[in-house]
Amino acid sequence: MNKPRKNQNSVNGSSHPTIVDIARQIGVAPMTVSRVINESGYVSEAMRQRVQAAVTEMNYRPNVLARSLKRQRTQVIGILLPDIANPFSAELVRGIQEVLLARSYTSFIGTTERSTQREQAELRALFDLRADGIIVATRETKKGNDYLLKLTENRLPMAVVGRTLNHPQVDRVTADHWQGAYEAVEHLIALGHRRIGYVGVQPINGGGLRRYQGYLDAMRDHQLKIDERIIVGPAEQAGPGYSTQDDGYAATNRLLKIKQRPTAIVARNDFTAIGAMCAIRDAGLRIPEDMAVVGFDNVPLAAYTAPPLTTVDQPTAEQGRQAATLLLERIEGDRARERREINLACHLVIRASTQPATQRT
Amino acid sequence: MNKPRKNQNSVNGSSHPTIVDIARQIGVAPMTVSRVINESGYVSEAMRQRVQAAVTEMNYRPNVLARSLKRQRTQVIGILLPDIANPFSAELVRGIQEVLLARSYTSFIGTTERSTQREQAELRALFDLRADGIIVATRETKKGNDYLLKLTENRLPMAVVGRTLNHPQVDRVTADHWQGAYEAVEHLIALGHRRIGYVGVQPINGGGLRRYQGYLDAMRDHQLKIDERIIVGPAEQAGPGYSTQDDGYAATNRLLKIKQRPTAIVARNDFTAIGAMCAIRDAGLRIPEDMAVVGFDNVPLAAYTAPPLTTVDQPTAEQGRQAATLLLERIEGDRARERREINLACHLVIRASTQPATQRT
DNA sequence: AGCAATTGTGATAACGTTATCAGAGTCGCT
DNA sequence: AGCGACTCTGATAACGTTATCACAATTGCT
Repeated sequence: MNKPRKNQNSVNGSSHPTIVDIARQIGVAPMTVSRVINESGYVSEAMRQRVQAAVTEMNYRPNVLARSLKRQRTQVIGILLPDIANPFSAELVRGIQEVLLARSYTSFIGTTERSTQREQAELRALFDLRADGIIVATRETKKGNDYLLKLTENRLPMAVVGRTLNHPQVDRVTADHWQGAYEAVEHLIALGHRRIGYVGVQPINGGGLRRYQGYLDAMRDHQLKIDERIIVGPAEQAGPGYSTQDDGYAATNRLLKIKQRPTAIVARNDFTAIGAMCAIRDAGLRIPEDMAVVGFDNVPLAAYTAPPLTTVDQPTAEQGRQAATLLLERIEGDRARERREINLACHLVIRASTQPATQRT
Repeated sequence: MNKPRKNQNSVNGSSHPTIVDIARQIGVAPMTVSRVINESGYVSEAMRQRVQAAVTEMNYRPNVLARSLKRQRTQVIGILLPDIANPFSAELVRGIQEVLLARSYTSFIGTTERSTQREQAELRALFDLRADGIIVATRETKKGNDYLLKLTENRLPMAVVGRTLNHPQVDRVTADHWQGAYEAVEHLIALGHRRIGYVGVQPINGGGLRRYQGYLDAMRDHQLKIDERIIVGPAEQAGPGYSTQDDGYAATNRLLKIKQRPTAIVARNDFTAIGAMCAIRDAGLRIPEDMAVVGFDNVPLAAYTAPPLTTVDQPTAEQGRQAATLLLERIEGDRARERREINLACHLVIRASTQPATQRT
């Protein structure tokens, strides 16, 4: 009480008082302050209160840099996303953070923006930060995979969402896009459609896209002809097929020029579907009478399109929760445990873009 | 060369070799390695190459925790957003990161999810991390403002985007929503509309919303009656007026029940507008013949709605760039400099939702 | 040749925290 | 009374890095 009245900008001049400042203030060892802050070890109740008071008065906040350095873990999980703009990313993050928050982890988000270079930079940043683990939801690329595997070899715990990464210690969470697309096609078939197109993929390199496989398999299983002329994707030079309204619009315009055009289309995702619907309307056709449309993802907007969009709902937040849970399990438990894979069911949401056809074959 | 063949998981057993490991490997002092890594001070070319080789071979990456701790700055800028789901956030982040990347800063994103509690938690996290500065783009709340001011008092450099914060050291970047809305209303008036509604705000508490003020002022300046019955917002109990398709849909449904309904509406933002359009169609009315609609923000989707949406474009990425530039200027220069404010112009994008009326007064 | 300036390298301490050990005091039990 | 167990507090060292000082070797200049 002889050095009175010091505000939070105390001893060390910086605006961040340290544990040492607190300790000096009340005349104890820094270690004692540390124990109070972390509620670890023995501290008498009287001391605890004295320290607490000083902590609040001086507005002390632990320096996570120093703490993480000493503890050799950061309590940080990196999240790598293709981009930030879409509802899928947002929902996924929500699910992940729900779990992390409860277990007092923090998350850092990095985005790829379609560039493998960006992806590596972001991963490197997370690695340099000594993130305790990462959740990866980017599109697969050769380079990207190589780099991820390298990080895994460096013992960085990892989980992937909605994609693959072939490594025995990388957990994996997905939704069953194959099944969702399969059901969507069966729904169209039940409505009487026979000639069903696919918008958002190039027939050549759609192999990795499970929702596209689901479309193909459903068509085959029902003895329907797969006509590559009504499977349209982004223009060749568009790079790594990244799907937006624009792609859907352009591709569908090409599709509509074909003589025997389909009576229904399945779109790679809802935004592609929205672009497609716009193209269909611009061509003077009605939805669903002249052409039915099915999307994929059930973004919030899908209920408000004109007409409201039939689409496949995938449990996005749940994928996030599961991925986070698996990852934390690995981080805090057996880091070498064999990978787990979780595949969640999708379900079809039927709206007005696929009403039963009135005058159809 | 007597302890041969060590892979990257070297001396200290962890998968992260340190500067000391490198130094030992080639028999020099850690300081020399540090100098090579940071390209600071004098190092002979021969030494530089020797160190570089070891760094690559052992896959060394500097520990940013230790580095930041020592340097007393993290090169991290925190970004606080209301949420991650919307295109505005995405564009803003893109603009910010463009600047940060070029100046070798990293950014961490925190989201509020409409909760002041979450907001404080995220801010605290950024503060604890010793972020060098933060950019805040959340909605204003009393509690939120108080906390932000407290952080500013603790000398955390700050810039706000699309909102206010009254402090002489907080820079501010906005787009002129007032002017954008004003132009939108004048556009409708020029098309012959006299009775123009507003969707997405409650007349009572719209005071803080500049785009709403622009609507009111434009109406007044053109001697048009402001009728509070055709100004509809989210239901009272909806909490902090957060606008989505759902709100727009519900509010517009209420609006459509009014006898003398407006011939045009201005929506608080594009998503509200999309909800509104859906409600209008559901009521069996045509857009724009029976009711014209103007949105705000020009989200990518606005070009693909049915009909394509007339809306006010705001330079979002540019706001991000400007905010980041101002903030870095403050961080690296005079931290006490008087605040700067930048107000960027908006412009109207005319599409089909407001075509010149055919049979109107 | 002589001396200052430049170049190259190393030793030391510190950033803020916490794991670990050590020691003193208290309590409970025989 | 004696002894082990528990409770409380402190001293020390370390996490991985870099700022600073120190010193030797080289260079340039008169």
